[in-house]
Amino acid sequence: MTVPLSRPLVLEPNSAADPCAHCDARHASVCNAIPDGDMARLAAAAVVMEAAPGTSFINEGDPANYFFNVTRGTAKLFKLLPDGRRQITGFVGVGHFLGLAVSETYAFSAEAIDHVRYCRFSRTRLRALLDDYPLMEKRLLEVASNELVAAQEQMLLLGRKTARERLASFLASQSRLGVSCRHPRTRFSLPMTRGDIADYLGLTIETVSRTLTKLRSEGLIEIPSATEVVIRAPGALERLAGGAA
Amino acid sequence: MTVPLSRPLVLEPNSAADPCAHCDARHASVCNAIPDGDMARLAAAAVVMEAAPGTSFINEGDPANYFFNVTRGTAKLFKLLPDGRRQITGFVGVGHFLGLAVSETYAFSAEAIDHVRYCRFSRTRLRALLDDYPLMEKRLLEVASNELVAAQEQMLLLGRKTARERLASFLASQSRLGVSCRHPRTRFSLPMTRGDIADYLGLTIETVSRTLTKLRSEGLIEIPSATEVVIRAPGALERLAGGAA
DNA sequence: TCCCGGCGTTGACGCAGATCAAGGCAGGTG
DNA sequence: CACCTGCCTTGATCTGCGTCAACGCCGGGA
Repeated sequence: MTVPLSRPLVLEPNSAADPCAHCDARHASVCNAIPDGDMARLAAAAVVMEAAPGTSFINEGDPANYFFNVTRGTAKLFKLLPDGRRQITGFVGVGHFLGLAVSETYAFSAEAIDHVRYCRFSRTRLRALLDDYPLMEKRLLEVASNELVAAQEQMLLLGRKTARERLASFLASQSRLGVSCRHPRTRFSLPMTRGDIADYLGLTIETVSRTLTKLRSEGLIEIPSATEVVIRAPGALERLAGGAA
Repeated sequence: MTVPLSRPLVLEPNSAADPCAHCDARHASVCNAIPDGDMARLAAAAVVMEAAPGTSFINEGDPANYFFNVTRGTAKLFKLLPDGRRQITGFVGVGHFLGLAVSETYAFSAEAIDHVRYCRFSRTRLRALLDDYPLMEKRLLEVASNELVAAQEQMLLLGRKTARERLASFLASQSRLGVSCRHPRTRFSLPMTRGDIADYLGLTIETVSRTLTKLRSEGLIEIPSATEVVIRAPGALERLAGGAA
């Protein structure tokens, strides 16, 4: 769920001065499909909102009245089974769109991991916006297509990879986050907890912890702190991860 | 990956006489976004093709030059790991679109299960088509959004459900196929093998077989033949399946 | 300062589902 | 007809990961 296009699309008006969370470039905040002069119209349709860490701002099953664009921070998307088992379907960062689905209700919940800022559009206004800016619709189709590819990759991971391979895939993909700006990083921090990682990879907390420890003891990675990772053997990790991941 | 919209969108020209594979209604073959008079143009961009059972017509990694619309039969989409482990990411039937991704190469393979007919568009022509018919682009966005929702549901299944729950979810969703026309069916046939089901649900053939046998011995289903299923206790099955599935 | 609660790590043990193995059945072929 | 091959089923055994449990660390609050 985290294949960014060439450049994060941030719909929030007047945020041109904010540095991108994933790299230190300063992206234009203007949707490249919307002429600068029309930003006022966009601003009228959007409400900038914030969510504190641990707060959810989309609840599975609620009426899907809004459409979101994350402009800062990281959130987790997840689905729950009646007995509480949780599957995190993705971590979404700056530029990500949420709530595309045609359905009447949201198919997943979204919860802020760190401090999240997002831009909220009413769906009816979004519809009008899309009618006026077909380029934006085209862009959304690209985004959705990319997410679909990422989702299939994740299915391969969940259905067929071992715990070891899952962690390797996860670390490899985290190291590639925000790569529109840079090469894969060898050192990065994980904003999410071990529990989140477990629920994302279809494992338990204990298995995640154990497997990370094992990868460390084998010299593939270093773990300076619980939220920090250094990739010591990118090639080996990539090979372990299997396909693209 | 199999949430059909209200009505399968079949782009194949001149196929109005073919009954839908999922129900006995005869759908118009004309994309509802394209005026009837323009069908000639559509026909010029499309090539109708066939794939015999077991034949693959998309190969992961190949240059993504075409875009497909399935007009008859059922195909399986899958990804492979280097050592041959396979994850089927979806079964696609009449009306499904394939190859949306923006990437240069296909992210998955597609293989015909029964006799498949599909309509092939060159991507460059598709792009021109979409420019002329924004309604069609809108429709594709809806389709992609729906598939995304289905993909998230499948991640929940692969990451968090037991074998029993996976089979129940699978049977429940199969019973809902083509439901645009009818209520969930209590009896239907499975065009795919046990191996395909296993690779779709992230299990082994043996577990699929055993679990189906168990569900049968418990009176939840009947299995008149290997390719035929009767749901005897839809409510219980749905409950077992967990969420929406 | 101490206490406390959340998070992470590690160990011992158990189990769901994988693996290995054998045999049945149906359809295709000579 | 006999034979073969692919698919399915069933049984016995194995194992990767889940479960249960204990403990260490760290940050916040009084």
